[in-house]
Amino acid sequence: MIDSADDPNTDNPGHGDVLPPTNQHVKQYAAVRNAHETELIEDYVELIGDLLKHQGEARSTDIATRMGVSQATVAKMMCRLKSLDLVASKPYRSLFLTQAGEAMAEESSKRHAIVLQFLRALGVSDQTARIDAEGMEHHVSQETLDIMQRFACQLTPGHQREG
Amino acid sequence: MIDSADDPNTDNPGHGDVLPPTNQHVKQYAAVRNAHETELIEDYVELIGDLLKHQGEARSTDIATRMGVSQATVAKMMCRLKSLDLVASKPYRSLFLTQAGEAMAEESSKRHAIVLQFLRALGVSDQTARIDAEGMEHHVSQETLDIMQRFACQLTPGHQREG
DNA sequence: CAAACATTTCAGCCTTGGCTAACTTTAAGG
DNA sequence: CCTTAAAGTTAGCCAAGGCTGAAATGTTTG
Ligand SMILES: [Mn+2]
Ligand SMILES: [Mn+2]
Ligand SMILES: [Mn+2]
Ligand SMILES: [Mn+2]
Repeated sequence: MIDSADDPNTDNPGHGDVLPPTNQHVKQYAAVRNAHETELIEDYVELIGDLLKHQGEARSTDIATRMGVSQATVAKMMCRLKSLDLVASKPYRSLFLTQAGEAMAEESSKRHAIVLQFLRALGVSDQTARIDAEGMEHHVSQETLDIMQRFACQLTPGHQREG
Repeated sequence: MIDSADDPNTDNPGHGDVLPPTNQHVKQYAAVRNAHETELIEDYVELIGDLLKHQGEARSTDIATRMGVSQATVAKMMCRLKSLDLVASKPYRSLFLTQAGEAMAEESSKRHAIVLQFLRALGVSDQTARIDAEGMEHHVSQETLDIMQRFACQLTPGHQREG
């Protein structure tokens, strides 16, 4: 155990300089693993919400097409989402969100929009911003999200709509 | 198939408004899946690099401790990293990076540092910035990274001035 | 030097999230 | 209606990334 025990937190630039204290480091990785557990679920639920909203219906074919995965993969995931009480459906019929599912869709969608708008406000191209936002959204804390929102609002004289 | 047909790319805010065109949407999810394939590898390799740099040695115990994961998990991952020719070691001895591993560690570390500095420059607290950066780093394109770096450079020298 | 302790490895086990292939059900067209 | 195409389901495969528990190896110390 050559493990520091000093407190390298006071003024250093952080990453290229010294290792963060072990317990902090552990928290970082744990947070990422944690996010990984929910992010696919959020993406599926968000997509179902979007399909319902914009096409009136969420069929698993459309989900498979948009996600770029097989229908079997979607079916399995829907099974999981049902068991989590986020999605409901009758066999061979289209999909609906439960109350909890709708709440998750709403929240995910808002967060996604903020991250996307932030990136665009930063000057990132639309195409890239969309790709980056799809991944980043799941790793942005509330604190950071608030800052992003303020930032995007300032630099975007366009529209805004948050509840 | 009520799909596509329209081209919602011209001026709309994007997410809360209409669905992105299918092929764009597919690309987003594909990019995320892609990132997921490499991100754990990058984190392990980066950590090994950091341990080598700051403690002279990378033992799998230390990796397990810092990652917050069992030694068996580390062992399996090291096996994989060896098969990818990123890590080398003799049985029961400590770990080293191959040339390719070092390159990956270097690059990952740089990118991680930029994202972290960017978040701090935005005004995110150190603790939160570290956590968010650990996840975000893997979903930041080169284009976005460049912008982040410029942004952080501009705002960093003066430290933060919050209101 | 041998015992005790720490570290590494190995052999299972589990869940997630992909896939294909075969089957069933539904929806559409003639 | 009946046929057929599309959509949904199911079974079984795989790799990744966690875990435990036990065996093997290194290291320290009495
Ligand atoms: Mn999303
Ligand atoms: Mn996403
Ligand atoms: Mn990193
Ligand atoms: Mn990371």
